[in-house]
Amino acid sequence: MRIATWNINSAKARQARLIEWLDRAQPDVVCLQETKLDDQSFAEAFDEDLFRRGYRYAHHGDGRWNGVALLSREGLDDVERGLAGDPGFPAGTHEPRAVAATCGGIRVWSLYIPNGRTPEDPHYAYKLEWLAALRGVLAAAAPHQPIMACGDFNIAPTDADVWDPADFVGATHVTEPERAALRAVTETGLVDVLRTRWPDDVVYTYWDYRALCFPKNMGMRIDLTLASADVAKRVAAVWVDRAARKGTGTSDHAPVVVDLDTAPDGDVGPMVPPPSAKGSSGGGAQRGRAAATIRRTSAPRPPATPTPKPPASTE
DNA sequence: ATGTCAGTCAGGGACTGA
Repeated sequence: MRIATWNINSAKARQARLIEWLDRAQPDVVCLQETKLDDQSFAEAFDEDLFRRGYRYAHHGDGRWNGVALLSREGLDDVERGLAGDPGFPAGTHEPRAVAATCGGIRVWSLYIPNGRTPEDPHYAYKLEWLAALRGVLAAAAPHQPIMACGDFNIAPTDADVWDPADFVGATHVTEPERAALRAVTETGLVDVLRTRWPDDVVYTYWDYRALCFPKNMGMRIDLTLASADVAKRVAAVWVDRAARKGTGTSDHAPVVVDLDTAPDGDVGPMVPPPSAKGSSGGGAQRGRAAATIRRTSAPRPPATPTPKPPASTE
């Protein structure tokens, strides 16, 4: 199963690109953020294109800002809109920043964490409270089912996730309270599967529109794919689809894509190496391939036939 | 250079948010 997350910065402005991307990338489940549409407008724009491609969807939006969606061709059950315990901004209101559903046996969340604006802004406190509420929701869900919590977290987990840490001193997205709030979320038992898979690679998911940030690769990794341990074990590949950020008329974010092997019947041990890693002792050659994969201009395709078992390692 | 976008309301350009 292929699951992706993408902040598309307006589903309406990105309509043609989104459909083209679905046809190219062939995701089974998609978490979208910043659709900037109400539910009715999303339906009018996307019903036909999505249903024809076999996707069902759940959209949660109220118009001008925010808006999240889940698309799935692997089932879409027990849809839940909004975040329990959402602190509200202002208090008492509820922005559409979360939608969840069960897809292919996994409880999937599409999340758009508040931006925070600046550490002094009331929006920053709202961001931290929102993350605390998210932690509560995921902690309550975690013991019961496989989980993937994906979306635009508006937090770079470490300094390795920003192009120049010095440039971000005093700015939101990198402060210790935000990172601590994110750790509290992952400590419910979730794994940042991209960083686990590529611990030493430079990987970004967002580049500001301004100042040639994308061509210069001045980016941040703020779009995360968090998986419970049982799902993390099934991860066969993870990459950022940088091709979707190229050219004009793009979002300022690129999709993050995760391929999962078929759900195992029992204990599967460590992550399965990619099929072409045979003969490798695991580390160097695989990592070299990995860097190339992340930087390539088109997404790697899934094998047309079921993944062959790699030969038994001699080491 | 806060250097670019997208949405809205407006009314052909301002603002807000990111």
